[in-house]
Amino acid sequence: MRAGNVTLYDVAAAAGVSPKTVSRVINGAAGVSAATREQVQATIDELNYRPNFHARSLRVGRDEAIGVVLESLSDPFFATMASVIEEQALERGHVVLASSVGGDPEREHKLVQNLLQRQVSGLIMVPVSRDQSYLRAAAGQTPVVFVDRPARSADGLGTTVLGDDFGAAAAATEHLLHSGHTEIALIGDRPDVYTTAERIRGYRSALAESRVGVREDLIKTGVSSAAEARRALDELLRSERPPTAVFSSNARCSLGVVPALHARGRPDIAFVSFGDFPMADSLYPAVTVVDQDPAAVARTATQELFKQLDGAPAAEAPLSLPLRLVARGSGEIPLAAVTRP
Amino acid sequence: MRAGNVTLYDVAAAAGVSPKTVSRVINGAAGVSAATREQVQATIDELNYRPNFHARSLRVGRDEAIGVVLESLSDPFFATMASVIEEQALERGHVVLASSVGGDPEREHKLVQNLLQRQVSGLIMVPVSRDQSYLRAAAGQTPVVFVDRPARSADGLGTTVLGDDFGAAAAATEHLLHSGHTEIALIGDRPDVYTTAERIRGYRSALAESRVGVREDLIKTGVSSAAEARRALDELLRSERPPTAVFSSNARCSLGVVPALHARGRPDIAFVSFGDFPMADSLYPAVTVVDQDPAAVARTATQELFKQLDGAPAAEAPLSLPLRLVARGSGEIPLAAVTRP
DNA sequence: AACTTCACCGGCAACGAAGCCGGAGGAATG
DNA sequence: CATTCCTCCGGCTTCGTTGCCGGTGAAGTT
Repeated sequence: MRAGNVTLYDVAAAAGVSPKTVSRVINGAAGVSAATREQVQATIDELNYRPNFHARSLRVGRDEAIGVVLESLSDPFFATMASVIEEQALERGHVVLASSVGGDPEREHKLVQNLLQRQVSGLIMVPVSRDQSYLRAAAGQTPVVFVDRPARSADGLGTTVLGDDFGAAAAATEHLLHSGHTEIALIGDRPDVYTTAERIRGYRSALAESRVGVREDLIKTGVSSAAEARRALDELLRSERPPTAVFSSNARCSLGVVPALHARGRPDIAFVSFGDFPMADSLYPAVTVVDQDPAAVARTATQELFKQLDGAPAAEAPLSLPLRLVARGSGEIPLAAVTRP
Repeated sequence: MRAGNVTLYDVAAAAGVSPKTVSRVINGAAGVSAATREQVQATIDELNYRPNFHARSLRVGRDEAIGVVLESLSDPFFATMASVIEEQALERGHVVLASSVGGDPEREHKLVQNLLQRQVSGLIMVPVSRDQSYLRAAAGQTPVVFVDRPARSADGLGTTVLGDDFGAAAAATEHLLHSGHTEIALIGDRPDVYTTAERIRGYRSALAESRVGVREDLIKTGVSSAAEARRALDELLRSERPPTAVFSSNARCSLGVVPALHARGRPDIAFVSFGDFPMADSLYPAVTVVDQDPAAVARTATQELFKQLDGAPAAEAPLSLPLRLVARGSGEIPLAAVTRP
């Protein structure tokens, strides 16, 4: 009854069979008669034997778990992605070992390296650091799926699943332009983040298309938390030529912009958020968003990983999922409704 | 340059030393001259050697990672807990392997068992199933900290860190009573969940204290998603004697109740949410909540775990953290303001 | 009767790393 | 000069499991 250091060998001794037979039983392998299988199973239960995963993985050369490394769990986008991946993986019998990098690029390397050293069966990750070439060492060993953004310096190392950031950002900006706005501010993350860069590109492209100049002073980047977003918005509103519409390039920023708009008593300013978030449809006005559909991204990512686990090669071109604009009110406020202070 | 199957033995051969010396170098152990250490390190870098964690853990009998099993990442309470735990653990050099049970009690056993079989250094978990006695097998081997609710049939198996659910629920209910409400509905999870039970108990206690009878038809339990919460609220509003105030026993439910109140055009109904959520202060009316302070819970939990890792015994009594009520508006709507249909 | 076939089972070695001990060599000590 | 001591290092063994092979006995085949 002492601790869990019961080994396969102990079970074998107690059951009067060889360790190999016990191994066969716990792995459901053939070559064991029903009688002995039952008998061995009984002593396993009796001794409360649990196989040592490290020993197994060492021998087999694979950990059956799959690794997941996301950016941040405080972003609803990644949080639901994590849930969906876990759900899907478990259905197939894989346990998920997840971690998040929390905005620290060094942590990505560390965490991924750690999972790789555990020889996980597969890896789903959001590439946040500026270089994933370190994955080259694991090439061919471990299937990898990149989500949300492509990896850098890691061609052919895995499949990529992402949303159409450029297109959707352009559509969102056009949406605001259609309501008459021309002074459209953008609040977003660091521009060296792929998704942010693409969304800014879409924003600029839409403005250029409709012959509205880009006002650089209306672009606030490097905003990585709700608190900073709040400050950025305050700054914009206090400027000489404040914007009449705001485009937030991610949900985390929106979580700061919306409260700030409310606190400032400016529900009249048009607003579109890239990325949905809880309560967005219960606010006043309800928030118009680009729905990134994290569940869909997660589903295709896991399915893509499973394909690779089943021997299929990694898709060479990134899988780009279409995003749709969900008009709820805040993005449809006409220019005329904006009260100039 | 072929894959990552470079072993310690390969490094030893290339560096012209024994495997043992290489082992000493990668573990920073004493007994190696600066010269050879440097030389070994050089060939490690050259061969791009990475130790095999399974082999190491098998030999050492411990995985330096710490395991975390939470209920659901879609609940902001658990999501921020996960973030904080990870942050803290990494500071101390531990990688976190996280999973969530997603409301399935069987998954808890499976996931925890899995982490235990990996011989993680420590475990932080939300006990969701009705029995954690299976942890007895790991007793003394792996320090465990239970968060959010106590374990069952697992006395002395670990420390428990939780919030004062009973007291805070009673306070929230009293808060509504003070505004004149007597028909206060409760929407919550399954009552066999400890926290839910405690909160219902607090609710009942407050009603009894102030001599307001408990109307059983106003208590909707077994509500485990936002969608179900929405339905539950609809049902309440359609009843003959609808409530004038609603108390949601967790954030997940609130995420359904609030949109439903808005959709029904009933911002006049008083509302208090157990558990804060993003945007709660930007809604109209802003939502009065019981702040569970997940970050504080997570911090004390990890610190408690670290204490145990450093040899301290598990605290016998649960650590109960005080919770505070954050009045924002929705909970202070007076009875008089409610428009009877 | 001699042979193949098959289901069932056991022995041995190996996965990759660390623990334990022992040994060589130089410096310090008597 | 002999002895002790300490530093640096290597060999053998072990962790718990599975892969590879080989063996045994009963049943079926010619």
